Amino acid sequence: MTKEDPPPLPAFDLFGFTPYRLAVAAKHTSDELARQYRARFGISVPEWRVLVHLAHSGEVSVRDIEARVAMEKYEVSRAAKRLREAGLIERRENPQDRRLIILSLAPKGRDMMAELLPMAKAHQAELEHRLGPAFQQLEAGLEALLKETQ
Amino acid sequence: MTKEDPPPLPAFDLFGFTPYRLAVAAKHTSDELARQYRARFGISVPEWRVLVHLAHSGEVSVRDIEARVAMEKYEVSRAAKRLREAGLIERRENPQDRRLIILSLAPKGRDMMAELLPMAKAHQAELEHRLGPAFQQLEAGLEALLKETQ
DNA sequence: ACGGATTTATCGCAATTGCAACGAAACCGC
DNA sequence: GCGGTTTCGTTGCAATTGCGATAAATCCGT
Repeated sequence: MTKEDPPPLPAFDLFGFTPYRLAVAAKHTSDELARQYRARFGISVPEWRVLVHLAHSGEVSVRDIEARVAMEKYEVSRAAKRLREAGLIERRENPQDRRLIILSLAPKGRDMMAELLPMAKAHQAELEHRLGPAFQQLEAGLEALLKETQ
Repeated sequence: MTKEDPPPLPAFDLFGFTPYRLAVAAKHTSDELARQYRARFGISVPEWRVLVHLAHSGEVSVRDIEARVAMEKYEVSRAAKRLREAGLIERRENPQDRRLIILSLAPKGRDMMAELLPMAKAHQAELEHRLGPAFQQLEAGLEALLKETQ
């Protein structure tokens, strides 16, 4: 009597699994940008996010960034440390609440962002163009997905 | 005479930047799953991907997985090492080409996948349900985006 | 069938990440 | 206004990641 074959596993196609598809699409899209920013400006993705938020919001604390940029506070803290060492941002204490720090763009960081932000806008425009009508669909899907999290 | 203000930076909204939105959506979606898999089975995302591919394709080499699962070969190699140490997969040499290795599910890994794959299917079904009509839009958008890469 | 080029998988090392713990400051109920 | 609690930012440590280098095996042109 021969040994029984095990029951077959359920069929499952990784390529149809939405979390996988999202991860691959996001990695591809991000890596493409990350390479550009690294080559041109020497900054990483977390650093880029902090800079963009500072460019948009002026003076903010680590907590503010954490709350609005989908980063953990230690990521913000370490990104800010590197950016400070690179002379791109400045840091001082908030005199009203000395637990808080006030981060802001240094002139050097401001100059960098003056060059970087138009590049980012161009990239966005090109992506919209490349995807054509699928872009609106992607955005609608992302909107629904992101709304669940706030 | 006062110092001139610097020219204002272009307005740029991070929340409307598609690569950022994709990254946040992917992280949120993946982390949710990763926590479950880690808590229930003690495996990480790279390990999960290797297991799924083995469950789907039977006996494969590192190269096969690398080519089809959007992982670098060293990620596959290290995930396979951990899975072997956990007794979930088996590894032997390919006698036709001794550079290649043959990875396959061990009985223990097979049992795990018999439990895990239905959970993944249920998760997918729930995601489709939660997103409603936006799900089809998301998929159409991802399809266009992923097609660019192959 | 020989020798350089290529492919395959792994690993050393440095950088990054994630978690938990920490110290300092502010808050709050009494 | 005192003392426990909470918030804020940083950091130590361990695990993971990414790059480049490596060893072993095969391929391929001659």
